[in-house]
Amino acid sequence: MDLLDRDGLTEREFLERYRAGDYERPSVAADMVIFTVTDEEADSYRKLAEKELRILLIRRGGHPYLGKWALPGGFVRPNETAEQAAARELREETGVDDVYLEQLYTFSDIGRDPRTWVMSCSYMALINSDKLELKAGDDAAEAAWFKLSYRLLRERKELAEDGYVKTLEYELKLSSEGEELKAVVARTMTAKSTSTGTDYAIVLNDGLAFDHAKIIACAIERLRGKVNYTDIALHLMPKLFTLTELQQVYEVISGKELLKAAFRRKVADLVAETDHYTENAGHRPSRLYRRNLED
Amino acid sequence: MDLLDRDGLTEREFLERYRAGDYERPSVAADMVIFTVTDEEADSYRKLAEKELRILLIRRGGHPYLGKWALPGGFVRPNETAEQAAARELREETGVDDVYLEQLYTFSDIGRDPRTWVMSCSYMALINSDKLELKAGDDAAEAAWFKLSYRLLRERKELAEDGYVKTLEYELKLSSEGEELKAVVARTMTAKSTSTGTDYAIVLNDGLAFDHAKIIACAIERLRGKVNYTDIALHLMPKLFTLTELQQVYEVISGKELLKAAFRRKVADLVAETDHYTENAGHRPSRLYRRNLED
DNA sequence: TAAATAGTGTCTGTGAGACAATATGAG
DNA sequence: CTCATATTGTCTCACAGACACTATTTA
Repeated sequence: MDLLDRDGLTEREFLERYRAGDYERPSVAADMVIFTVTDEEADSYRKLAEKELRILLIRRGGHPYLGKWALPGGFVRPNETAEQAAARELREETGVDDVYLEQLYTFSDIGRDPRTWVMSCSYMALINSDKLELKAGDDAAEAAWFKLSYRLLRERKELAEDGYVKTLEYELKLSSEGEELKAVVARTMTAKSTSTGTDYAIVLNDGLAFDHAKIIACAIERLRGKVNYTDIALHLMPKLFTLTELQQVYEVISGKELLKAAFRRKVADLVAETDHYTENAGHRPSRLYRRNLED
Repeated sequence: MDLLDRDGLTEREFLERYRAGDYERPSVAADMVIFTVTDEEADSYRKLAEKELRILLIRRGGHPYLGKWALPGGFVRPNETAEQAAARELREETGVDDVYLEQLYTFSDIGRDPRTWVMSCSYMALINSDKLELKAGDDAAEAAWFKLSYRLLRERKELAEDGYVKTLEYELKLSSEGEELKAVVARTMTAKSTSTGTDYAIVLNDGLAFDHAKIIACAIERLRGKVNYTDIALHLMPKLFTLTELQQVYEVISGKELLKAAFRRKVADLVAETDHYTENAGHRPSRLYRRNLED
C-alpha cells in the first residue's frame, strides 16, 4: 500500500505517528445473563420433579447499588474481545467453560452507570445443571441462583396520527431463599408510516442494580424466541434426559403448556435415542435421549 | 440510601469522590449498513423494472484504508447513546431522519482497527427510495450506493470427535458504476455436545475497509431472516406500491423466487388497499397498497 | 389482437393441534 | 390391580406450494 494521504504519509508512516486522540472514551463492560434449569422437589415420590428457570446474580459489595443484586460481568480489557471477557467472567463466577454463549445487545443509555460513562455489551449463557454442581458457593462475593418469572402484566395501544404506540409491560420476579426481587419493564413499539422502533424502559425496580432488569428482560425474550426455531434449549439439558424433561424445559422457558404428541414430533430431529432408561421412577421408565449432532 | 460501604461512605459521598480509573478504554464507533431498493431500467417499456438492493458506502479520504470503501459511521460521543450516534450519522450522510433503525452486533476483535482499540456497535437502517432522492451527491466525502449480491459459495462440514464444524462461505459483491468490490466471509458453526458457537471470518477482502465485510454480511443475514416473519421489508417501500413491487423486494432480499398467489396470501395482513392504481404501464394497471398500521 | 402483467380459484400435501388409546414399572 | 407416567396412533383443520385460469390495459 503506497498511497499517500493529505499529509504525504504512507499508511505505515501514518500508523507509526498515530496517537490516540483526547476524545473521551466509554468503559465497556461485558455483562451476562447465565441461565440454568433446576429441579424443584416434587410432592410425592411418584410425581415428577418440576423444572425451574434460574439465573445467576451477584450481590454488590460496594457503591453504587451497594447491597443490590447485579448480573455477573466486568470490564473488557485491552487485549481481549467482549466475548472473551464474557467467557472469562463466566469461568470466574461459575467455574464452567465451553458453554453456549451469545451476544444480546449493547446498552449505552447515558447515565446508566452513575460513576462514569459505561456501556454494557450483554451476553446470554446457557449451562446445564450437571456442570452447575461444580461450584455451589465459593468465593468472597455473594452469589445466588434466582428463580425467574417473567409475564405480561399490561398491554396498551394508543393510536396517534400516522401510526400507533404499543406498550407491553412485563413483570420480572426473581426469588432465591427469602430474597425476592421485582421489576417491571416496559417495551414500547412505535409504529409510524415511515419508521418503526422498539424501546425498553424500567418502570419499577426493586432490588436490581443498574439497568440490569432491562438486560434480563432482553435475554428472556431472546431465549423465548429462539426456543421455537432452534435447538437452543438443549444446552440447558444434561448429557442424558427424557423427552418429558425436555418438554418441561420448553414449557418453563416459553411459559406455555405444550401437547405431548406435537412436542415429540417437533423435537424428533433435535435429539437422538439412547438405549438407557430411567429407573425407580414409581411408574413406567422413560427412554433417555441425547442431543443430536447430525444436521 | 444510607448504606455505608467498606470505607464508611454513603453512595452519594462515594460518587462525589469517584474518579474514573486509569484503565484503558476503547473507542466505540457506531457503524451503519443503510439499505435501500432501487429500480433497474427495464429492457422494454412493457416490461417491469427490476429491483436492486443497495447499501451506502463512503470512500475513505485518509489512513488507514485510504481509498477503500467503508460503512458510514463515527464515534459515539459522551452525551449520546450508540443509537443516537447512529441516527446522527444517518442524518449527516443521507439527510433522512425517522427511519427503521436496528442494532445488529458489537464487533470487538482486537486489532480490527490498526490505529487504536475500537469497537464497532453496528446498526442496520432501511430507507425507501422516495426519501433517497433528497440527497443524490452532496458533500466532500465521496459516497455511493452499491448494488449488493450475497450468495453461498461453499459449504463444508467436518466431523470431529464429539461434534462437528460447519463452515459456510459467502461471496459478497458490491458494485457501483465501474467500482466492483468483492469479499468472501466464512461463517463457522462449531457444535459440540456441550457448547455451540458461531464465528465470522473474512477469507478474502478486495476494496472494503476494516472488518466491514463482516458487518455487511451480518446485516444481510439479519435482513433475510426478518423478512420472513416481520413486516420489515415494508420500510423499503415508498408510501404507495404495488404487490408485485413488494414481492420483488422480498425476492431481491431473500434471493429466491416466490409464487405470486402464496406471496399475496402471506402479506395480506401487512398491507392495506388504496383506491389508486398504476397508470400507463403498457399492460393491466395494478392496485396500489400502503403499509397496514393496524396490528 | 397481442403482449404483458394483475388478480383469483383450487387441488394437494404437510404439519400442528387435539384427543384417544395402549404400554409399563413400582408397590 | 392401581397409579402415574411413557409412547404411539389418528382425525381434523389451517396453510403453503403448485399450477391454472380469468381480467385488463396499452400499443
